[in-house]
Amino acid sequence: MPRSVLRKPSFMEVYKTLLRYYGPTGWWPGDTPFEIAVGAILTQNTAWSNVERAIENLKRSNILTPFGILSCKRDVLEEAIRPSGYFRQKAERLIIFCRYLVENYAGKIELMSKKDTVELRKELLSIKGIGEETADDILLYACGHPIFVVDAYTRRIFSRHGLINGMMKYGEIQKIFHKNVTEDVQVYKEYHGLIVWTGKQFCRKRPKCEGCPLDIYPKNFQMT
DNA sequence: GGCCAGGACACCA
DNA sequence: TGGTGTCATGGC
Repeated sequence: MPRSVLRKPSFMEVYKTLLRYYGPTGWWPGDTPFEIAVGAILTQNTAWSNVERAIENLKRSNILTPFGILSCKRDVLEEAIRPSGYFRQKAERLIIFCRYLVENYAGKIELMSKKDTVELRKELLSIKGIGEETADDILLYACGHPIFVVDAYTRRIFSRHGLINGMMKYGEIQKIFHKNVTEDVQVYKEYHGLIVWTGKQFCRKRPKCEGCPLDIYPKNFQMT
């Protein structure tokens, strides 16, 4: 473990420190781009462990495809995703997303991915139930577009170290990352994965930061 | 038994 | 434009 430094680190230094500590996370898990998109919707305000159960249920019921979700009965879908919480809302959101995918891209995320990044993001945000974070999860991890995902952990971790203001809007924070992190899909994926792992381990709402690999950097306690 | 988790949206001032 | 209530399950 390197000795602590007294100045603020750069965004790439933080990335390298986390990568050294955890190694590659390989985030986001999923056998197909569609599974990743479904996970992005199901994980809204929900622990990933609960999402895993829901995805397993969808696989077991053989409905983890756009057509599977659209053709199964509503209560079958709701029952399958129940473990991920907000199951009525999320069933609705999955159906709306699948309908969009089928009507516009023959149910193929690969076709959707070909669209221009800015255009596609605007399109995703127009879908009910898909906000900025979910849209960016889909863009980066399912479609392979260079978009940095900002989540609650990103706010907590980077405001704690004074690199951003936690009160900033989503787009403002994202712009800072785009300006300061190498524009590379693999780097964006890995960086966000590392943030999630750090957040889960050290940065819950009641922070137990002891042992966090970022402890070597100064903290802005007012922002935590 | 209470708190919290990788959000998004409707409604209101 | 910003603040607040709502949606729900599972782990600790």
